[in-house]
Amino acid sequence: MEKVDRKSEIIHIAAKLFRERGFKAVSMRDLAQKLDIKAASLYNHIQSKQEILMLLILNIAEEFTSEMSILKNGNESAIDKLIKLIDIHINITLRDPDAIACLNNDWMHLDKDHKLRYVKMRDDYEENVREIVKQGIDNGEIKEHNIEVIVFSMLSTLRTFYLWYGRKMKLNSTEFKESLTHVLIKGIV
Amino acid sequence: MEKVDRKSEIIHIAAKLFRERGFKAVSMRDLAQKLDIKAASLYNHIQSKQEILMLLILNIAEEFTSEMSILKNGNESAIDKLIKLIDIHINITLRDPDAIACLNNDWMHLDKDHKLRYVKMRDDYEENVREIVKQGIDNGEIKEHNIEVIVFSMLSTLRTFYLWYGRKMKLNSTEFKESLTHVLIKGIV
DNA sequence: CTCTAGAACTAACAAGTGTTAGTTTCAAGG
DNA sequence: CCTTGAAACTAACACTTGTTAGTTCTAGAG
Repeated sequence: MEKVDRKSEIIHIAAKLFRERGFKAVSMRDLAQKLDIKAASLYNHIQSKQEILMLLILNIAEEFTSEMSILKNGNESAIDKLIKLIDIHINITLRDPDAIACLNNDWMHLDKDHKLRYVKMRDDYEENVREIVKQGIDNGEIKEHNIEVIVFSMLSTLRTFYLWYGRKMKLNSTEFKESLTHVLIKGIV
Repeated sequence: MEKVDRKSEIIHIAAKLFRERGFKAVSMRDLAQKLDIKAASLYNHIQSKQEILMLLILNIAEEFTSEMSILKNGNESAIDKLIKLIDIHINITLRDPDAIACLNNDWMHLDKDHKLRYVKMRDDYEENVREIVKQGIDNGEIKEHNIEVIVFSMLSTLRTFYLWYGRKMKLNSTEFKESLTHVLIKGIV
């Protein structure tokens, strides 16, 4: 059953620790201890501490990028695209909240090249959201507010969802999506 | 003129570095270098690295707490209280964005007692926001959505404002407040 | 039973950490 | 001119960091 290889297990537990304490505050010895092995043994499975961080962040970032490219090329209305955007964020967050936390908080500890790639993806992503909102304003679906404020408000909420779900919210994911969509969208229209 | 003492200067620069790299990734030698002195010299002014973090975070946290206690005892409508809440967050963020970043990202590195105090203040603060929203729903000012979703959406946006202002927003603070208030409040009503 | 290879181990490294002790520098006040 | 005290310095400490080298253990294949 649980035929996950050790590498995935290491990365999974690392994500949990990074989320709790931050990348820099988790040592390889801390991580090893959680797996009941010695730090040196980790290197039979991974190349470096950096590799763990890189895999955690870039995999998720690429998933967002690929979802966005589908969304972008669709021909729904702007509002429907924003609803799908909420859906994407909630689905990924519910599946992998620890990785989302790492992406939010520890991206600056990526090494130079991977940081550049990450920041590029992030900027492009935001630019695409901006385009969707702009399109919605142009064809009258969305009230003419400042675009940046709308993008900021939406993405801030979606990106920090991992901090809130499961705390005081006794909603299942469908109910939650509906409720959040109401709050975020019906406010704009 | 610039009669700021050295301690404030140290804390100010530390906040900037902590914001960029995170508390754990900034060494006392890094901090000293920015001030053109040696690490050991810092200890003529501060007690420890922890003290810097503690002052940065608890001062801001206490400011939020005290503002909230004024807000709470006022007798405006719920919506007016939420508008004031936006105002409080934006004012503090504009005055001290680096400290806000520390509070958001590095509170877990506070030592045990200060962390407890911080988390208590944070929980109380959120509970007070919840009460305001509840009050607004009870007297019909606010549509009956899930309370937690509204609180989450508002606080997520306000707390990460430091990441956005000055990036693509060419609004002055008054214009911005109005715009954000529209987006956050008019969506609820 | 033997061989192999993956995965654990021990020991050690060079570099970096926060912090302390003790010393020097130097401008302001008497 | 002398004293004082603040604020810088050098040197060192004990400890932690990520990582490597070399070794042992062990389960499965032939």
